[in-house]
Amino acid sequence: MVKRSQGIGPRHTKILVYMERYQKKYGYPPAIREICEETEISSTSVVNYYLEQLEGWGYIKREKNISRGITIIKDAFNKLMDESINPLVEKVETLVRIPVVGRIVAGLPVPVPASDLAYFDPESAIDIARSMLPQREKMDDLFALEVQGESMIDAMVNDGDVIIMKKATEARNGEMVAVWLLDKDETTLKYFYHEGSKVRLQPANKTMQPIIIDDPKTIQIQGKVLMVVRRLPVVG
Amino acid sequence: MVKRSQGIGPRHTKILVYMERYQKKYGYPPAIREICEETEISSTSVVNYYLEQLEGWGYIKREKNISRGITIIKDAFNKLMDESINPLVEKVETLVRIPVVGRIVAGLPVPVPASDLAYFDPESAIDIARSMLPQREKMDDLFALEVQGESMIDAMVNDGDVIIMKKATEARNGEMVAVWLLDKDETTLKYFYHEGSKVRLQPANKTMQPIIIDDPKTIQIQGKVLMVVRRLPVVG
DNA sequence: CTTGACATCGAACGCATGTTCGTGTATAAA
DNA sequence: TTTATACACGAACATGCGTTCGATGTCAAG
Repeated sequence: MVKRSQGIGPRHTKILVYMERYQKKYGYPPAIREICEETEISSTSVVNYYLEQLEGWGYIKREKNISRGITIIKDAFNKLMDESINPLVEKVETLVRIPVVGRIVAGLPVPVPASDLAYFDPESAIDIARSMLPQREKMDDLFALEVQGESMIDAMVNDGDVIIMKKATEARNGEMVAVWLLDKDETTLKYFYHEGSKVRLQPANKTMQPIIIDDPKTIQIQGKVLMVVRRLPVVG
Repeated sequence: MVKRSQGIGPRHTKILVYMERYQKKYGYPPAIREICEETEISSTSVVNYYLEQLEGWGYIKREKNISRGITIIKDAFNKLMDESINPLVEKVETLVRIPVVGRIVAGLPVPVPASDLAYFDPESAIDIARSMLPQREKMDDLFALEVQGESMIDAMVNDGDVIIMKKATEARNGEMVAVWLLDKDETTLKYFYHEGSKVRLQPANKTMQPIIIDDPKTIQIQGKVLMVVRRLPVVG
């Protein structure tokens, strides 16, 4: 039911290269409208759209509401350029390395990582193809958790599975979230639905009964679940 | 009758250093109001004032009407910093090197250099102490001419003198300008005065009669004279 | 065919930011 | 003392420029 994104396209690189050149020439970054002209895109919102993606991919950093507030992340930029001249190396940048920051247990709150920080412990990280993730996600907001115990079976999640999450404190209808139930002292994975002033938490397993929350204040959304990865042992 | 400028002061360097740090940190230059905060100047116009001077001195380059359109000229910046840590070297940057672009002759128009271009021919240039020049002059607009012939004696200018000029096509009362008299095919140096719809060109030598121009269209102002330098031979 | 996410557009909105101006003070030269 | 200029302030003003939103087109999965 979804159309998956193309990944980085010619317009992305064109914009990136232009910004790089501009920066080098003038000492400050171009304005969105200047990028428009150069890249022959007629609408500022489209350029903005691409910039958001580029920021999501980690190629640039932007400061909100600041004129020309663009910083080019050299590492990522260089890597991309390398790839473009050497297609053999290909697909390095199409992977996202997501840190596994802990375990998720029914009886404990979700260990959400601090807002920024470079928690880079290459040991505990998993690589996900960019194309597998929704677009425009800033990879800074992503983290992974290993599931401990059988308590999430009603979410179709097994012991040992890894779930990819995005930091969030609220959700929209139909999204799967990790919630902390204050009155039960329990973490659970459920589909989230607003139901008037109440909230319905629906198990993935449709044969099971939903939980109706009368007072939304008694739950805390810890994050949205973007993906669940289960690696099965192979013999041979 | 004038108060001479202090030259580069603590505020100039403070602003310069801040811009340098900011640029390095964020990848783009600060806005005027950010400089205000940092340097504890309460008015944007004051910062603008200093920036204009810094541009005049050649420390930075600015693009009109462009947010954060400041480029730091590294050479000048480094030189300044060197001086500040090594006062012995001192007074290097207090000099302006002005190109001598040609000769001024009564019978020919003034050879005004093209607007920008790096006409750097170190052979024919003269150094002038910054403090000798009016402030806020962009040194790009300055050039020098060597006087040829005795035809400017009524301007108290001798053969061999060098005059420092600023590019201009109009003037204000009391300024000395180099004008081209269309109907006489002649260049001359005179003090300039508006006289209603006419123009009065007054020789520096007050015993001489002024020239009254009925139709201002018959003259072309080639530049303002900022200084006249006469180097006399020394024996010994 | 319908659905929903991607991709694009154009126009409007509003804050960010450079520019201008009137005014005032201090200082050095005349 | 007077004068011309550097230096300084703050308030408007004008525009640069990022952001938002509704509309439309396209394409792949159901």
